[in-house]
Amino acid sequence: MLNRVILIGRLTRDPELRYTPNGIATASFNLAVDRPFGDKETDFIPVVTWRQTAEACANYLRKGRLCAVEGRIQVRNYENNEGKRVYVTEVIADNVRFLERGEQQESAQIRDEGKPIDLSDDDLPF
Amino acid sequence: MLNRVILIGRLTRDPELRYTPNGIATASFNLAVDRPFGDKETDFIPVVTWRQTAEACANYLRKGRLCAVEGRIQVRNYENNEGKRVYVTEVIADNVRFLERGEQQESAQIRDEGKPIDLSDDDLPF
Amino acid sequence: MLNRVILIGRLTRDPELRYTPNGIATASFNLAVDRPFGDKETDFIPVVTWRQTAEACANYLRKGRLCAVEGRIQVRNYENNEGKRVYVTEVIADNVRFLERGEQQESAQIRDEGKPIDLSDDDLPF
Amino acid sequence: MLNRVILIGRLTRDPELRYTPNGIATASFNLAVDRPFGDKETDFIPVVTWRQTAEACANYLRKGRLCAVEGRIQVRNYENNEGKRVYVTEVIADNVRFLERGEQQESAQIRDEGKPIDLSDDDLPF
DNA sequence: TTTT
DNA sequence: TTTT
Repeated sequence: MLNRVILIGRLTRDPELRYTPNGIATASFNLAVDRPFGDKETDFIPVVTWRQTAEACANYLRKGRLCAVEGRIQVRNYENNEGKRVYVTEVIADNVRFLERGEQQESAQIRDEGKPIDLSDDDLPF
Repeated sequence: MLNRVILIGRLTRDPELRYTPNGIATASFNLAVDRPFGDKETDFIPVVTWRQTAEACANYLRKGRLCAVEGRIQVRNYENNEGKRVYVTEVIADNVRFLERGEQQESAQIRDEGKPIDLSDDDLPF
Repeated sequence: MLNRVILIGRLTRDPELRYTPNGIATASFNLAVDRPFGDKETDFIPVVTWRQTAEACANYLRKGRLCAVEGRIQVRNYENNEGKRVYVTEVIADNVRFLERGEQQESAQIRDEGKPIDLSDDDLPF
Repeated sequence: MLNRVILIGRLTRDPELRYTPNGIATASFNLAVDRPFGDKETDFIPVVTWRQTAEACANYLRKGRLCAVEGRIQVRNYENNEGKRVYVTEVIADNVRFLERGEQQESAQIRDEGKPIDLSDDDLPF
């Protein structure tokens, strides 16, 4: 009924930009988010974005860069090649804010207002 | 640096209450959270609570009951018996609100203010 | 850059539904939100919704009903009739979930995806 | 029942640090938060912190600095010297993250785990 | 002016 | 393996 996530962290690598067969952009990256304690632990959280948000992430985010992500938790599952069901949890982000600029840019507006894409499995770029 | 999740959903089963060897309570359950679209999809999100929050969940929550959960995303990983690294994503909840009462209760105060527990692997009840 | 609020509380009165001169619906109500402590204090927080969300609130919410609200804090100000500047803080909600049903309904989908309305002062219904 | 706010914005001035008669630190500042649209509007949102969080804010935050704030909305009211009831809405922050460092510091841990302070009116520093 |  |  309600599913909201807000993260601030740093990218562990450059974002990966791909396109579905229908030409829809999607960008994926992992965020390193330090736990709020003195124990120096870090969670590495997979983030997925779509459309203009994806393209803006690919353009402006780089490994090590700090950003804020707003979205929802999504849990998908599939059968792997050994016939076992695998669960994948990702944050589907509809809003990403760049908190450090590279050379020139200041945080552009990138908010994904779009409806979810009904992808058949072959559409999926991963 | 910041990691905040808020969910509202229904329990898919009764919570499971366990205790670490040191006597610390922990309760686990899955929340069914409908996606915010007409596509009738649902995410099943694992939630873990500790201490009094765990005991209150075990006492007051049941399969099908609606609740709100506030916490953070945690990603842990371990090597399974085939030597493969498995990633487990859970919401560690520090605040749970019961949105439907059973017979008598009204939503008690259950907020986990505690510092994280430094468990060695053998302490873990799962 | 980022402004997100999530509230769960009860309406102190029935929502007030109004229309701008251009026919855009807006609903307002106050949420009573108990503080998360034993001190029995309550915050009364003004909530404003627009368009279909406004109409759904007017249809389904009533005084005393529990709901969840997702939105952003907005601070507007105006000069009162004594020439003093008055600040008004409201939560502009883009997502409202009905957590108790009245007679028949189950929580319909009501999410305001719309762009902000550029109202001149005379458009404002209050 | 649930009241959660997350903001990212810039300080409009240096924080103001004060102490209650009992020696409890409190820091106040306004955050400028741009609206998430092309309309170039900004909300100026008052933030209040307590204890170590207050002292860390006073030490590390300055006018113009970017930060993230996690807390809850509080609405208090008082009678002004003309006998009118005035409503004041503030975000009581329990977690502040410094997103830009000044000279030396990196974002220290500043989380207010404390119970609310039961202040009599004369304790209040404003 | 406030709700259960 | 999933809830209303």
